[in-house]
Amino acid sequence: MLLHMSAPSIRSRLRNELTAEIKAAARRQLAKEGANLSLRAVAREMGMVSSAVYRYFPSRDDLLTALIIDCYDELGSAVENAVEKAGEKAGERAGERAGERVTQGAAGPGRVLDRWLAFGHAVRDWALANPAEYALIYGSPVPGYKAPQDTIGPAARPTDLLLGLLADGARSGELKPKGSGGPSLMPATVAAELDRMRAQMAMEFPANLLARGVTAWVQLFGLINFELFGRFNGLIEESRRDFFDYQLRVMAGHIGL
Amino acid sequence: MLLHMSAPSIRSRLRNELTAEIKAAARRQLAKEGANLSLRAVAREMGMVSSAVYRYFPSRDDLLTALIIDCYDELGSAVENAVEKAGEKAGERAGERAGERVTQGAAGPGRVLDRWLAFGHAVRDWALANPAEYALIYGSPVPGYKAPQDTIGPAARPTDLLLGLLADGARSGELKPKGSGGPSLMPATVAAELDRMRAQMAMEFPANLLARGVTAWVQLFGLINFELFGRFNGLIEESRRDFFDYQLRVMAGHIGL
DNA sequence: TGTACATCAGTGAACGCGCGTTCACTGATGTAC
DNA sequence: TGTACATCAGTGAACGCGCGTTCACTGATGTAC
Repeated sequence: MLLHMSAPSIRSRLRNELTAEIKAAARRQLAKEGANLSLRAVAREMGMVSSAVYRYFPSRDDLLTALIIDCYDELGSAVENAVEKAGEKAGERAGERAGERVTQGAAGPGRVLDRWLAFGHAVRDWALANPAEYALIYGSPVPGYKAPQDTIGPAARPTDLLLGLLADGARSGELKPKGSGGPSLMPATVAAELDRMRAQMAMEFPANLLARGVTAWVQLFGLINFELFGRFNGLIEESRRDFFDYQLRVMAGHIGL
Repeated sequence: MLLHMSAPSIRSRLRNELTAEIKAAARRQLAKEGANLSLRAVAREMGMVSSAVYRYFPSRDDLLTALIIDCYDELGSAVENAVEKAGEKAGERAGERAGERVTQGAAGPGRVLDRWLAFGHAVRDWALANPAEYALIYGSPVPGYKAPQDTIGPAARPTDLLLGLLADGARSGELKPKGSGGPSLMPATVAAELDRMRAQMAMEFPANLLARGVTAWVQLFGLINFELFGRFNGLIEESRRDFFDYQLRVMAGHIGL
């Protein structure tokens, strides 16, 4: 038994560790030089000869792809954890009030507003802690590089989570449709496309609300882009976190949360 | 007389033309290779030897700076023209109705909503026509490059125009403060910073409204970023222009326009 | 108007550098008997 | 348990390339008298 499951060979353990170390060195390079990742610079930082890196990644682009996937996954996990925690806290509060405990995990009944705020701050916190990585995945596309299929799953994690969050809100009634008094502004073409997308995802709320979800999504990443890429320099300096939080709340109100 | 003002020498005329041609070639390179502009590639495309470019630009970074300034100015002009035209049209309509003509140019009395829409579409149209250039000025910062002072003036043109537009709206009453029934969400820190900024610009509307201006500004560029950098792929495909227009109108409603 | 000199644009070679990738090699780790 | 062979990680040299920038040069354009 123990023999079969026994410790992985020293070689394969080292391999995993070194693979991780190379990626870490590459990310440090990323911070210094932007997306123009240089294999040789990575090798240099590791104290290796450049050809040695080829034992771990078949080419520079594969290393870049691995980094991108890692970053998407890291951001995805950070956001999912933050949202889940916010949901639990809100769940506990609700439970205490009702005299019983409710635990339902990520899709649970926490106040949707709290989870939206947690979502936003988690993205921002990760981006501020990893600006080069954020630029890599949300900045301008890397010139010669074409993202392979493997990246699209991890890339979708935050978006999926956000959509799930809105669906929860719509189901629980926390997210109000905000009856548009006048005639809807939405052109038929847009409604058709959003409906198609909604059907594809088996979503439960109307196109109108989905569009507002997109608004919030765009706003969130737009805010982080502007903050990170220097558009707020000289405008908002000291109260950036407060400003971001404020904008998140305004957006929440805007989408009917 | 004519002698003093006479045609510029053939040499200086050629110099101007070639300077423009080099910049044009550089922008074509930009489209192919992203922000990693190569002087040698530019020279090659011009059929020149690489050292010849140094007669026109003292270094690669100076060429890049010239491009950035050109792009900001191009976008600025495009947006200003579009907004002015929208203002005139709206002014004419108003004039016809009132039986008289009103002409006041860019700061004129055109419906602010029309000018906001013109503003947004002008930015988007330019970005779609010049994606590499848009990425250069609004994408992730170029690794080694530090933008010099000369770029900040041109960079501010769209923002200034937008603020002017909002100020017009506030003055004319088209832009309603949207009385926030409950207590304001804005933290004191944010209000303080926005007030400081507003005072600096001699703006005439309250921090509350200025914050919404920022929201609209972020949303507009966030939408274009997402569209250009591929975030809408598979979500909104055929109705992108309509979607953008719809989002502009929703934003207008949101900020009280 | 014509000549002498100064200015300038473009050439071609060179410097020194970094890059991604290949390849034959050495020596250590793992595996089968 | 010990030996023979296979696998693998890392080395060092090399290939061929592109880069930004400098420099002495040639020949054309502009200017002063």
